[in-house]
Amino acid sequence: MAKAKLEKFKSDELLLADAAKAMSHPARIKILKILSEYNACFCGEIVDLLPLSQATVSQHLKELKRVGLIKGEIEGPKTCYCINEELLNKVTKQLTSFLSNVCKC
Amino acid sequence: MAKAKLEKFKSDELLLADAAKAMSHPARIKILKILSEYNACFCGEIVDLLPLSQATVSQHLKELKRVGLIKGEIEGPKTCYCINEELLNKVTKQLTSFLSNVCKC
DNA sequence: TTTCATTATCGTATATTTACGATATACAAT
DNA sequence: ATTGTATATCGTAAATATACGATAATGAAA
Repeated sequence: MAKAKLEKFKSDELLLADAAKAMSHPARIKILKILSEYNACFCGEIVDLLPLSQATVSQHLKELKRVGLIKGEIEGPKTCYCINEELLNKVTKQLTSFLSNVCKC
Repeated sequence: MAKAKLEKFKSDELLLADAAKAMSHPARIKILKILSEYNACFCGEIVDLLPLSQATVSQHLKELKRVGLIKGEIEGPKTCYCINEELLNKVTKQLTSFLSNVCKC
C-alpha cells in the first residue's frame, strides 16, 4: 500500500502534479536554465555543467523528455537537446492560471 | 549513494525545485484548490473531499505546511487550514519568472 | 470524570526516486 | 576492421515518498 492512487484524481490535477514533478529536482531546473541560455546543447555539455555523473544526468534528461518539456535530437554520435517551446508554453499557462486562481491577492 | 546531492546546487534552484515538489502530487494540488474555493477548511472537511485516509491527508497537509504554501490554525479540537497568500504569491512570481525566462516564445 | 470527536504522529509496508559504475549501442575516424 | 567518443540503458544500493491502521493527544460535551 504505497503505490500512489493516481486513478482517483481528475486529469487536470494529474497533469499539473506531473509537470510540477518534472521540475521538482534542482538538476532538472538547472537543465532547463542551461537549455534556455544556450538554446541547444549536446548531452555532454550538460553533463559538464552539472555536479552529477553522466548516467544520472541522462536519467534527468529522460524525465524531462517524458513530460515533454525538452526534445532530444540524435546528431551522429551525439544527442542535441533543446526546450520544447510549445509544451513549456502550455505548462506555463496552466501553472500560472492554477496559481492565480488559488491566490486571491 | 542515493541521497540527493542538494548541496551542490544554487539556492534559487533548490527553492524552485522545492516549491515544485510541494505541488508534485495530485492530492496536494486538490487541497490547494479546495482551500482557495472554500477560503478555509477544517482538516476533516478536506479528508472528506479526498480519496485518501485521514492519516495520509494529514501527511500531505504537513508537506504543504513545510514549504509554507498553507497555514494551519488550531481551533479547539479542530485545525483550520487556509492558503498562505503571501508565500503563494511569492512562489507564483518566482515560478512564472523562471518559466517565462526559459521559454523564448 | 467519562465519553466522543478531531487531528497528529508512530510504525510499517511498498513504490518510487536518486545516484553511479559498468556495459551496450551507435557512429566517426583512423 | 579497429579504435575512440558520446550517450542510453542495466543493475543495484540507498533514500525518500506514499499510504494506512493504530494510537496518542487535545479539547468539547455529557
